[in-house]
Amino acid sequence: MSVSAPPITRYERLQRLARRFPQLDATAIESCVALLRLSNELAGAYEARMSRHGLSSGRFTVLIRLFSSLESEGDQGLTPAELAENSCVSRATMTGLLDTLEKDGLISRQDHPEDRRMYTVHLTPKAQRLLEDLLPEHFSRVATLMSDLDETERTTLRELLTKVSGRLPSFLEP
Amino acid sequence: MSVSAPPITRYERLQRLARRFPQLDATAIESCVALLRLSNELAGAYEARMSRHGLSSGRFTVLIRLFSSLESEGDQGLTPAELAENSCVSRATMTGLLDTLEKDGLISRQDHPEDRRMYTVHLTPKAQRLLEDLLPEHFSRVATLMSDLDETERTTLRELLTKVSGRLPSFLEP
DNA sequence: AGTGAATGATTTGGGGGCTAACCACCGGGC
DNA sequence: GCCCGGTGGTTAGCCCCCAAATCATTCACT
Repeated sequence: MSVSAPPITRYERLQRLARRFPQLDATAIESCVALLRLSNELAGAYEARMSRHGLSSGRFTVLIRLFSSLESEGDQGLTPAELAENSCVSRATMTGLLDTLEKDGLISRQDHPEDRRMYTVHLTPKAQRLLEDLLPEHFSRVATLMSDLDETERTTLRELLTKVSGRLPSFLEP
Repeated sequence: MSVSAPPITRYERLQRLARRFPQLDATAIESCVALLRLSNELAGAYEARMSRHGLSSGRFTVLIRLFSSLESEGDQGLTPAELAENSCVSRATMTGLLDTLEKDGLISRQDHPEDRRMYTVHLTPKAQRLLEDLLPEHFSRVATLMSDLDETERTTLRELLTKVSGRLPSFLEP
């Protein structure tokens, strides 16, 4: 009478694949998968938190960039292109983010004084109040998220991520 | 005559924000941002590579999971729920992925022998040929991506990611 | 058996992101 | 002065993903 086979772990499957594909580097794949998984979850968590305040991760990124610029450099505003660059999204996406932020009364667009192709983006008082409410708890949560890593480990993490990042171009090569 | 002010770095803006928000943990935020950035870029790079073969990152994940299962465990197939779990997407999303994979002739759906609510998903010969073509180069690329990290560093990276992952629930708490 | 809770897949509706194509404007070279 | 490549923002169309609601089936309990 047959007994059900023991379950095979992900790593065992990888090992078997490696026999057929000599290019397969098991620890490289494991690390890459771990990275993609965590970031997927982390991005989802951000999205979930922000949705409680009527924001999305992308919209929040824009607001906080404007807020920190306002605090440090005064109300000069930023251009959509600068915001897109800073938020790691395309300019087209930034247009959409700014549209909904403006519709919600959180930012305003003002003519750029020197270049009529552009405009500058500014936080409204409503957005400033929202952020003052939001940020203390948000900063606490991020601090908690990283609280199991001491300063050395945080530095190590950033260094390792930078090393991977440096190889991205070759990953994308023709 | 006024001279343009020197540009302020991201880290300087963070430091100034920290004065107003004592909860702000600058190195925690820096590490979190680094993680989100790299993963965003990495996910985009995956998507870009896969699109050259008419796949997306999500569809590829499904195919390779089926492929490694086929190699290790024979052609038993997997259920949509198993695939969703394994690919870290919702079951609704999996339905859509499988629809397009089936339309492209890469997978087939077969009645589940024991439970008529489910079915099993199987790779077609066409998909197997595609993967045999694709995987050597793909595995090489992933190996290159991680080639600046030695084995110790890879282990460290996974450990650090695991630590962060363990704190995700508290990040999401009410 | 019979009923209700649980499980699995799908449909629907919506948001976010991207690329490619577009128009408006700037600025340098002739 | 005028043209023309470069730059900035927007639009249109597409894909991916999700949550919530829906439908079918199974399972446990009486």
